[in-house]
Amino acid sequence: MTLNQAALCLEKLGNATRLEVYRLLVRAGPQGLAVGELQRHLEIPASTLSHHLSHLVNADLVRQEREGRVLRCTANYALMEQVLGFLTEECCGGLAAPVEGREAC
Amino acid sequence: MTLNQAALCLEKLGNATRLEVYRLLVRAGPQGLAVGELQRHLEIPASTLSHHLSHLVNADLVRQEREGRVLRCTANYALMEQVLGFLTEECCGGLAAPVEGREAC
DNA sequence: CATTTATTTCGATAATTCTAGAAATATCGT
DNA sequence: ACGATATTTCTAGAATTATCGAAATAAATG
Repeated sequence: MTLNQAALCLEKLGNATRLEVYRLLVRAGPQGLAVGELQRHLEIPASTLSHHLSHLVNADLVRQEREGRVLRCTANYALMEQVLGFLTEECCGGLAAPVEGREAC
Repeated sequence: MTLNQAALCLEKLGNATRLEVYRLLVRAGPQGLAVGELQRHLEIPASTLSHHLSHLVNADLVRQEREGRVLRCTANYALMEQVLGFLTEECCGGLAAPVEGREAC
């Protein structure tokens, strides 16, 4: 995971609506939620939701699979873990040798 | 840490320049770096850097302290930890009871 | 095949963000 | 006070993003 890849994911998650979408999907577990179910939770127009979803799907934070008329969305935990790993390393272990005087966190 | 607070931090970190700034500050440890040192590392105009720094300071991800002519910037690890905590909880333990069938991560 | 349901694409507008030069401000040393 | 250094503020243009209604597409069902 490069800095630019991490920044991309953070940018996508750095919007309250999209973070809420992502959270709903994580909470829904591996079966995820249909777009329409997301819409009912969020109460935003379908086109707006679709726009935000396309961002998340584009960044691969969310996966979509069609099941007949509904599109099932699931959170890509693995990518989130990579992002968390990047941030944690940058915050705690990103250097070959620890910086003098820096606290662990 | 609310969803909106987390989204704000993620939004600020979701820009390659700002994430790079933050990383440099983390790597620099508790003594941080002066704005000018950051500028030399990044090779961007001072006004652009100042603009990005103001975002980070506003979100409290970075703290600044004047030392004579130089402004020393330090990363606010504690806030980052809160953000990481929010994301981890949303991803792993955000529910009172675990979702049936969801893998831990 | 027409209808209904689910979702996206299009198009337009409003709002925000990014970038950077120029000018202003702050601090220090002389 | 003056000159040098460090940094911000102002300003403006370009680019990107957000929002949402309307129309289009896809799939199921009568």
